[in-house]
Amino acid sequence: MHQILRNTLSPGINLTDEQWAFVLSHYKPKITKRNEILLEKGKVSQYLYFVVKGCLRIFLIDDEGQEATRFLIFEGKFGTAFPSFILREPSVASIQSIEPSELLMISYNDYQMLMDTVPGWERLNHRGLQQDYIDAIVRIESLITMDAKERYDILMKRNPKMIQRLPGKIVADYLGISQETLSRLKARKDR
Amino acid sequence: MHQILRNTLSPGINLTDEQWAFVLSHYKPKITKRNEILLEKGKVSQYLYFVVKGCLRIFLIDDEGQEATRFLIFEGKFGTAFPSFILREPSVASIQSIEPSELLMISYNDYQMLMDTVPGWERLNHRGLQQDYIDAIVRIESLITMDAKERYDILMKRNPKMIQRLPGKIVADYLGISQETLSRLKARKDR
DNA sequence: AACGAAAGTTGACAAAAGTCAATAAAACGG
DNA sequence: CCGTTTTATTGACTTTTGTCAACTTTCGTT
Repeated sequence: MHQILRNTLSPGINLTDEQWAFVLSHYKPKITKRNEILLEKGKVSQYLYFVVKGCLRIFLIDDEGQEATRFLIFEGKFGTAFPSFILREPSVASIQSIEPSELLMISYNDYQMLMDTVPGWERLNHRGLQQDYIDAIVRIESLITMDAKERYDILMKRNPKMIQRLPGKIVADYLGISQETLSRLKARKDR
Repeated sequence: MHQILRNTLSPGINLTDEQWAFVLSHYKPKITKRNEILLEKGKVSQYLYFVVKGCLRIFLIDDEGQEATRFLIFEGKFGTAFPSFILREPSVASIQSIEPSELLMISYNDYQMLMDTVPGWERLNHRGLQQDYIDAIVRIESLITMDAKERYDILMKRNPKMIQRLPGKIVADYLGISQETLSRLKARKDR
């Protein structure tokens, strides 16, 4: 498992085998079951997760039980309830592993420690964050400029595996639409 | 002008006067007129701007002339067409100074150079980016979970100056709604 | 393999928001 | 300060999307 993480990160940083061993030793393996909750809302997010296999979902749930998916994290990506993890505040979002998954998790303290200790580690994380921020900007743009059908078409084009692999209700609340609307979008082939 | 930038950054970094002089020397002042375009879409964003006075708008414009505001940047904040600035690709967004403004601008090369040169500079920028990303996440959440009225109410509560200060059409396309809808939201005082 | 639960589909209707158009108000620039 | 241009408001109507409910299908679990 750690080898996959190393392969994912190594293009962005040059470390000795000793440094790699040190870094990787702080990522603890975790196996999850389908729909297992990793973080309940209201608690402070203590871990950043790397998905080796499976899929995580960062989601919101309101008083009426309505859910909305903030992010979906697939193989080879990192994720957590970011505002909570960084600001050390109770999370408004929960984290769930949608599928049985293999994860590597690092604690907040270790994460920060590596930044201060490992040369290039902060740069690597900074770069990753830049990409995450860019992805968020693109998502904001799709939400303010497109209707449901356009957003669905673009998701289908850019990330078809997400649609194939996940329950429609999750795709729907990731797109910010109802499950019924998504079902109708899929039905109509026209325009 | 540079003093304001120094005061804004100094809580996050400890530099000698010489280091400050070095950093600040790379921020060039720029005075803009109302509605002046700082970046046209299709060009690569070369500068990161710090707003000393006034307001910048990062916006999208489609083939039919429909505009959508990606971000608004007020006094004391940084902004640019971020994906273009970082990825060195043509920007899909344009940048405009909505009001006559006083800016400090730093080039991409100088920005990167400071990261490699000034101790603590990367950490400072990393922190700033974390907050920007968190703001983006909050905005995504408001877009996928709330209707127009709720988004308006929250903006009114958290950032009333934005509504007071800016033309309604810009507030509207920042919220992802039409100008007419915004006008009607303002009218109805109920629920 | 079969049962039960969860997810998906569809229809009917309601609510939200967009569009077009006319008018009123406000703001900019000389 | 005045005229021109932009912006805001309002009405009528359309389109999109949501909600509720019934029914079907799929999928997990034993």
